[in-house]
Parts: sequence; structure tokens; C-alpha cells
Amino acid sequence: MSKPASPARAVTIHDVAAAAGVSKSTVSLVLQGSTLIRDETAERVREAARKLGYVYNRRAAELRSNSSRTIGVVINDLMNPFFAEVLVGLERKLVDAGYIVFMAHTSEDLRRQEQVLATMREQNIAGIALCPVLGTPQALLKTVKSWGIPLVVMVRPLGTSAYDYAGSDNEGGVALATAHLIARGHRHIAFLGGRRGPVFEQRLAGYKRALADAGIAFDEARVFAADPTREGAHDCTLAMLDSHAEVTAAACYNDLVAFGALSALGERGLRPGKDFAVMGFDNVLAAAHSNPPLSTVDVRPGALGEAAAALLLHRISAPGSAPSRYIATPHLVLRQSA
Amino acid sequence: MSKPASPARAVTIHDVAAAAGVSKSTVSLVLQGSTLIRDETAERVREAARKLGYVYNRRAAELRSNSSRTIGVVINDLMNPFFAEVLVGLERKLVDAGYIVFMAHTSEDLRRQEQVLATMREQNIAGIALCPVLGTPQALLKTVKSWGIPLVVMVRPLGTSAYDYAGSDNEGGVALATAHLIARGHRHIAFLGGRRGPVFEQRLAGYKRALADAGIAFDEARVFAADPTREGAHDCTLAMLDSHAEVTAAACYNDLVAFGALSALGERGLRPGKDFAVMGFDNVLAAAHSNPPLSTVDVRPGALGEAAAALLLHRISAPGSAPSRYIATPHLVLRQSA
DNA sequence: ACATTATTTTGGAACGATCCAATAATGCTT
DNA sequence: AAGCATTATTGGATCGTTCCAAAATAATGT
Repeated sequence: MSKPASPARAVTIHDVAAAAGVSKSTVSLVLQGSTLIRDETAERVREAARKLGYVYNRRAAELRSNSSRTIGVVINDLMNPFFAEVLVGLERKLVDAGYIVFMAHTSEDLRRQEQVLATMREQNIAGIALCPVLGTPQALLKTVKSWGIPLVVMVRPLGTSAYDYAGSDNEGGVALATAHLIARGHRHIAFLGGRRGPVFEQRLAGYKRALADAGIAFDEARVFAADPTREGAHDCTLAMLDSHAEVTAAACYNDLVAFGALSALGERGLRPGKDFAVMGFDNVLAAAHSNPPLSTVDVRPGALGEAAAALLLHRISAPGSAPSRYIATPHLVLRQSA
Repeated sequence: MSKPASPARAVTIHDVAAAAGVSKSTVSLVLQGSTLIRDETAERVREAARKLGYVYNRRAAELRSNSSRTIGVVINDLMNPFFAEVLVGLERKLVDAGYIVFMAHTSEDLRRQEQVLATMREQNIAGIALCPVLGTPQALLKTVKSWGIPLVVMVRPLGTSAYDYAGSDNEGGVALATAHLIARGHRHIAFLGGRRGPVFEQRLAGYKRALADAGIAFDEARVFAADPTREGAHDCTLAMLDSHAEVTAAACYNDLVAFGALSALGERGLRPGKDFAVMGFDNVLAAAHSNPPLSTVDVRPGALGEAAAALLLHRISAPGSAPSRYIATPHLVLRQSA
């Protein structure tokens, strides 16, 4: 009785106009908060809208005005809390700015990345924040540019040309971590975890630099590449412990790797921070309460996400401006593991 | 010279039609993969589209056809890896089904939740997957239903009426964990972490049931509510250790809490699994390589996300069908912490 | 070859908003 | 009270697609 059949036509701006006794243009203006309309009229319109249960159809609006308040965010590894924290910062800033985010997860799969980018393009989004999967061709920058969609690249650099980028000082950060290990008296230090790629090279460079600064010879055999996951790092650490008994400390590719190392050490009855020192990288939330709490280098993941959002928003509002970058300054945070 | 001024009007179905020498209707049909069009013609159209760099305007299409391939996902705490894993499973399944996801993060803020739901409504989405913030009124179910938007609730129940829901057997799971602790000979067992709410009550009930089954008296003083974060749990564990020296084991609200406990134990020089037993809940990825590896109850977070997606997709394709639920069966996974 | 049926193709009217130029109502001067 | 600037309001045209009923073309049977 009371409820009408469900496929009732949606109430539109037209209906509101009729109910309020004005034209649809007036309603449109009111909805946009225009000051052109007399307050009294505007109130009448809003009242009618409320009464009719009108809901704004942003899709229609955006089609006509050829604008968009949605931003695509593509993340490659949400299982890594670092990226989760970046995403949270990014999302918060974007919705505060009145945007809504399309989120896609690539799982380090290039094909999926291409697919989601294409899909997002069809959606006529206002911008893209991309953390490129390993092996993304540099040409992607040009491609997206040719689409006319503002883009900010996060975390992983993508070639040497100029583009908006939010990342951290990887070399400086790992240099800091390694130097700290050296200062604590360690001489046989491993570089642990991570897969070759731009970020890996930067961090490795920091490790090398710190060694060089201390006059310690770099030994290729002490760099242990492995999947930057807890599991990969755990297994790799175990192997390292067996084959390189002389190493007493590790500068890790990131916190995840460090956690894996912590686990492996515990398994061998070694006390991290006492029997073996481990330094992380990122300072994810979890680092403060691992067992033991992790010494690491802080790059403020959440702030990095916010910075990426800011860069993108700026690019959207000023498309012609020169590309800029946010490089997080790393800070040592010393806890118990080193 | 070669490049036209940037605000060049987008190439539309019209332009493609002209280039291919057919009508726009034909192009539309081809784009939808209709079998009505002769192969030869279709190929000609596709070729023209390619050549012109045509990009489908899904927004326009969806406006006309009043359909939608986007789904809103609202998550309350991405910092908790459990939710990140749920999200990944959910997202994967949804994009495989041809959807794209609007992601919003509420940070347990009711106002923000209302805001993002309203925004999503304006976007004319096909469905919503919601993990409600603590304190969400049950009425939200009715509200969303009145909007005509399919909804699946995740993780946290929302009242007693029938609705699509994906969660886990909280009571059974914690009962399992607690029973295991008892089997190991523990008699003074704490229930650690979490904030009062439906999930908390269910898990606490499991704890009580296991105690009762073993003929152990329940003692209210042994339940320690605290923010279900590493930090909250860490502090809470420390306090518990001081005030309740007799307890030798803890059934934790979730893995995050367990990790906090691990950290606190380490700080006190206690060896988890030897000096004090801790059981987690969820079995997030990190549990396999914590220090020590965490004994916990597995509810397969990723699968839970996928199940939520399946429920939602089903509801979308069969709006009238009876509400159904996915309740993950918990399985004990024993590692080193208990 | 012709009627009949099946296959392809098509033009205009939607979808629900915004834009813009034009009109109506109001306020201010003198 | 008329003239003029300001302020409010409005009707179409439009965004890029899909829908639908009808038209054109091809295939079939006799």
C-alpha cells in the first residue's frame, strides 16, 4: 500500500523544480550553491528536494560539465603495511578535498596494471596516483600524459624525466641505518632483502656509501636479495645465518624484511639487538611494537601519501605548472633491535 | 604543428561512425559486442575507433542505460592487516567480475561513514560492501535498503534482522583457542584486548564457553579490554603482567592484540610460548613470521573478502533472493606462541 | 521472380544534469 | 514615474551514450 512499486523513476531536478514552482535551471543553481539565487527561493527549492527525497546525480552532472571529482589510486601491494599507510594518508587528503577514490590493486602484475589504468581512463577520472609495479615501462608516463590525465607517481621512480613524484630519500635513509650499525661496532653487515629495481638500487647505494665512508670494503656476497616479504626475508635470513656466520648485523630493505629477520633470529635462539642487530626501513606502525621493537628509519608513510595527494591536486588545479617532487627526509628511530 | 591544441573535443561514437561510414547506433552495438552486427562491419568500426584513438565514455553510457559497474567499499581500519587482506580479496574478485571499486576509509568515525555513504549514493553505484564503524545504528540497514542499493555487511554484525553478511564464527574460534590453552595446562587465562561491541561479545562468549566446558570459573577481572591495536595491547599486557602475576596465558581479541602482547612479553624478558602462552585470532599473513610465530585461529581473511564480493554480486544479479551469510569456519593453527 | 522471413542497420528520442544567452523582476536615481 | 543598472530567473541546446521501433538489405522457399 504505502510503498510504490520499486522501479519508480528516480526523482530528478525537474520534479524538484515543479514542486518548488521554479525552473530546473534554478534548481541546478541552488544545488551548486550559487549565490545568484535569492535565499528565500533557494530555501524553498531545498525544502522541495528534501521532501521528494531527491538525490543528486553526479554522473549526469559530470557528463555535461565534463568535470570529475574522482581520482584513481593504483597500489601494487596492500599486504605491505607501508602501502596501506600510504593509501590511508592519500585517501584522507583526497576525500577532504572533495574527491572520491577509485582504488585498484595490482599485486605486482603488469597486465593487471594496464587493465585498471584503461578502465580508469574510461571513467573520465580527474587524476591518477600510481605506485607502479616492478618492470613498468617508462613510456607509461608519456602514455598517461597523452591521455590528458594528471598523474603522480609514488614510491617507485619511473625513469629520469621530470614528473610529479612522491617518494623518500632511499639512499640517504639506508646510509643512516648502516652508519648507525657501524657506529655500534659492527663490521660485517649484510644488506638484506628486496628485489632488484630502482628502489633497491638506491637503498643498496646508501648501504655502500656508509660502508665506504667508514672505510669498510663492500662485499657483493653480503647482499642478499629476496622477496621483500616476511616469509622471503625469514628464509633468506636463515640461509644467511648458516652460510655467513661472521655477519652480526643487517641493514634491511624495509620493515617487512626486518620483521622476517626478527622471526628467523628468534627461531635460532638469537636475541635481536643483542646477538644480532637489525635495522628496518619505512617505520610502519608495526615497528613500534614488534618483538623486540624495531630500530628503523622513518620516512612517514602516511605523510608520503598526503604529499602525493597534494601534488596531484596541485597538478589538477594548475596543469601547466612545472613537475615537482616530494622526497621524504629519513630519520633514524632507535628502538631495541639495533 | 603536429599536435592540435589540447582542449580538442574528445572523439566520440559519432566521429567513429563517420569514419567507418556507419551510423552511431551501429558503433554502439559493436562496442557492446553485439552479435547483431555483421563481423565485417564490426571490424571496420573497431579499426576506425582504433585509428581515431576513441575512448569509451562509460559515464555517458551508464547515465543512459541507468546501470553501473562500480561498487563502493567502505573499510574502517586499513591499518589493521586483517582488513587490508579482506579488502584485497574483495577487490580482486570484484575487478575480475568487471567492476571497479570506490574505496573509502572511515577510521572508525561515524560522521565520515555517513558522509562517504552519501557520496557513494550520488555516484549511482551498483552496490556497497560495508564494514560498519563501531556504533553504527542498525537503522542503517533500512536506510541503505530504501536507497535501493544492494549491501553486504562485513565482519561486524549489524543487528539481528536478516541481511547479507560475511563474517566469521567468533565464538567458536575463540572457544577453540581458549580450549587449546586449557589443554596445554593453563588455568589462569586472560581474555585480552578489543573494545566492547558485537564482535567483542561474541569472542568473549567463546572464551567463557571454553572455560565453562573445562569447569573453570569465569573471572571478570581477567578480561582486559583495550584498543585492538599493537600499542593498546602492549600497554594493557604490561599492566596485566604487573597486576595479575598468576595468569600464564592469554586468548587475544585478534592477531594485532597478540602482536602487542608478544612485544610486551619480550620487553619483560618473558618467552612467548614458554613462559607465557598467547593465542591470536584472524591469522593474518604476519602471524606466520612474528617472533615467535603466532599460534592463532585462522578465519582466512582473504577468502572472507571474496565471499563478501560473491554475496554482493549475487544480490545484484538477484535482488529479490533471500539474504544469506558467509560465516568462516575457524581453524586452529599452532605455531610457537602457545 | 515474388512473397516471406531473417538478418543488419539506422534515425531520433531519451538519460539527468549544466551552460549560456536572454528575459523578468527588483532596486536605485533623479 | 520613467530610466537604468542590478539582481534573479528561465528556456532551450548540449554532454556521449543507449534504447526502440522502423527501415533497409540479404537470404530463403516455392
